[in-house]
Amino acid sequence: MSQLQSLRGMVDLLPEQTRRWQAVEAVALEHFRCAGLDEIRTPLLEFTELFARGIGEGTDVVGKEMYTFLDRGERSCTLRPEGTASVVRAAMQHGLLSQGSQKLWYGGPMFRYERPQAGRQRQFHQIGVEFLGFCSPRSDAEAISLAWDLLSDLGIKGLKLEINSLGTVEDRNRFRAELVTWLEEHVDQLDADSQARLATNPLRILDSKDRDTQLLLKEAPTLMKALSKDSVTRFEEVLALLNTLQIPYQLNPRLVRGLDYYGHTAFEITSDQLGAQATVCGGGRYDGLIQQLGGPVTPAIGWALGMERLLLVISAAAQADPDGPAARLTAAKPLFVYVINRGEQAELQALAFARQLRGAGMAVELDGTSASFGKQFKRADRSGAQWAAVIGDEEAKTRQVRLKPLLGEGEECQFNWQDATTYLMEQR
RNA sequence: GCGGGUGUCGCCAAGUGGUUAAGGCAGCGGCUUGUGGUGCCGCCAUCCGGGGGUUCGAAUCCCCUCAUCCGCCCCA
Repeated sequence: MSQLQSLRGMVDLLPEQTRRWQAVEAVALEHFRCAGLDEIRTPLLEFTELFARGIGEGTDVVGKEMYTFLDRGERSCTLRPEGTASVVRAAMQHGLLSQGSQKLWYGGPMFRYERPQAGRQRQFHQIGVEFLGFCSPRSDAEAISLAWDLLSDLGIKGLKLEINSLGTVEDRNRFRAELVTWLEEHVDQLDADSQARLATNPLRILDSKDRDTQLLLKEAPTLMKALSKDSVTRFEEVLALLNTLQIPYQLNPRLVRGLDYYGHTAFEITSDQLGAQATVCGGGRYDGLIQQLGGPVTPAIGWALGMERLLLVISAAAQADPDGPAARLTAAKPLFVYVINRGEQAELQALAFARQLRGAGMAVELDGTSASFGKQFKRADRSGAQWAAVIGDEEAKTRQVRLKPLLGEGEECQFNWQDATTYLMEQR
């Protein structure tokens, strides 16, 4: 079609969808409020260098997925592909880190230049949290439980929390050397992708989906065995806390995650309702990132949750359980009064009357046509409103209004405006 | 970047070489010129994603292209 349309992977959210989004966002906001988080909003556009240095040059995100361009001043700019780097940059730039530790949340669009598929778009939306300046295993468990409880509260079932420890930088360097040595002895048995990755990002080979490679990797050295004693102890403390909180998890030694800044705890929450892109929420600890970006040594942990995927899961949950909490989030827009009006004076009055009802907090639709009463009633009925308020020439003469319940059998009654407003407020 | 599927009205959808491209939903108008939810009637694609070709003749066959969906890679 030659009609103007949105760019590939850029998706419009129509009213039916935005209602759900608002409901989900409201639940998330409430969880963040109760957990004492503050919101931070950062620009969508940053210097490319921020992501290159923060996320890692060797990652897929930086290597092939960024929306990067030169601005009019020849500076390389990039539409943010994720939130953490920007949040850390903003915290550093404004001295937040020297005001003590920070618990922040953010939300908004992210951009990754990829082929769209189920659960993946080029512009997508995340909400995420970042705990800056927290090092204890307790903060890991707190962050994870925040995500877990939020998802549970939304009525989503069948979620799986997978968790792993990537240890310290030293642990990983030691392990990487060990792994590369071992893999080089078996290069010929690796799939093509993994062979290429041997030079660029060997840890990611552990995550390969190739069946033969996976079989081979069963014999490979494991990260867990390469972890230092302290790292293991720390990880065990996190797991013990999850046990205490009764949050079920599954150890996944292959979970490496694609962003360089993660260390120690790394986790993902997945759903079986999503097809190939099953991760709803992913995160982990990034104790080295802030220093790497030129800030003070600051331990931190965070996660990000994909809104589009979350909404997909919620829709599935709503279908499975039409009376459950997920279904309530998808409810239709609640309209209370539909104002039917016809005639010159009546139409003027109707606008003022609708305004009065709206001022009292009611959701009011005003029929904007001068169609027959029959037509307007038909529309009122379809609007889903509970009440019809009728103002025609007869009512206009005495500044009155007739109220008729649209559901059930109730009688139609005539009131002056003030009594009508009071009456409707009592009916809510 | 690489596989595979799909593209007929706002939405769903029949039609698979032959004069006017079914039907349903939604929308609009009417029966009912001050009262809805049911019913009935009417209107609503000179056109089948776009371009080229084959043919007396194509939405239906071929080629190219675009879009979209699903998958790979990777991630939210």
